[in-house]
Amino acid sequence: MKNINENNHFNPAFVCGHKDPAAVRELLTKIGDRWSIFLILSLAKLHRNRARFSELEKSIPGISQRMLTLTLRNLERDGLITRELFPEVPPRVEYELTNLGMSLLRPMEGLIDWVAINWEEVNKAQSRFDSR
Amino acid sequence: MKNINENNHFNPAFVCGHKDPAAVRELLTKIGDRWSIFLILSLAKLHRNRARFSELEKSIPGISQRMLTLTLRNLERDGLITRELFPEVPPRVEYELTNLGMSLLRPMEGLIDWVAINWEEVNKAQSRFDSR
DNA sequence: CTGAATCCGATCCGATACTG
DNA sequence: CAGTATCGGATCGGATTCAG
Repeated sequence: MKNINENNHFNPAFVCGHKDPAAVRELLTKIGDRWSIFLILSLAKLHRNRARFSELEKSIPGISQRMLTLTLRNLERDGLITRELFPEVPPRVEYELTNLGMSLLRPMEGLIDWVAINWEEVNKAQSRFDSR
Repeated sequence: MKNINENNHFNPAFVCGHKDPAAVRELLTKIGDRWSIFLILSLAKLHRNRARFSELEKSIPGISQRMLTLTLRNLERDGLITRELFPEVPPRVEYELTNLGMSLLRPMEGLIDWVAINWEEVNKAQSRFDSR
């Protein structure tokens, strides 16, 4: 049932064969929020898919402490990252991508490629639309 | 430069090699909103990737007239769909996926597959997290 | 039939202050 | 260092009404 490599991804009937677009939208709403994508990609590119709170804060310009905390909490709740507290002084907390979180990198890669290829056309479409 | 089929999607260095996560997040914000995904998938599964306003309204339970209009407008602005007005009485308007919009089906398929495989694990992670 | 305009509650998120 | 608590502006989206 793995339809990969069958070259029928452009066949609407193939896409519509899937149920539960609501779950897809829910996922997109999750990782489509203001900061989740940056957190996941930042964790992916840091050492061992692992980083502490302050590292993430520095690697994501513009994120507020509040949103960093909240976004990390949500990703942890979804099982995409883990949180490990080291009871030292000052405290140290390390976040790490789970296997589930890492498995999301592959489909995200598909979107990243699409953006790399098509983003300019999207922008041109916007310009055409706006100049009317 | 097409890194498909190289099996390195799980290598963080591969993912981080891409620039502009902001554009990716912007895309996710677009199609991650409340209704865009339903519209794209609905158009994809209807005849010839084409449907009129009222058809879409019926095929997407719960959407308000306002949000249907606004979402269609945004997708049109991004060049993902076209709008064609037939000046009859009563007026008829048909929307259709563009080639650009259809090209988005392929990466979306990746996310749909991911959800199909992993959504249950996400839900279980949420349950574990919430029961604490 | 396909919108546009307005109102309004809900949610998001940045700023700020405070804590173990 | 890594949070929590609170406030307020901005945005989202549903309901309703009106229009070509």
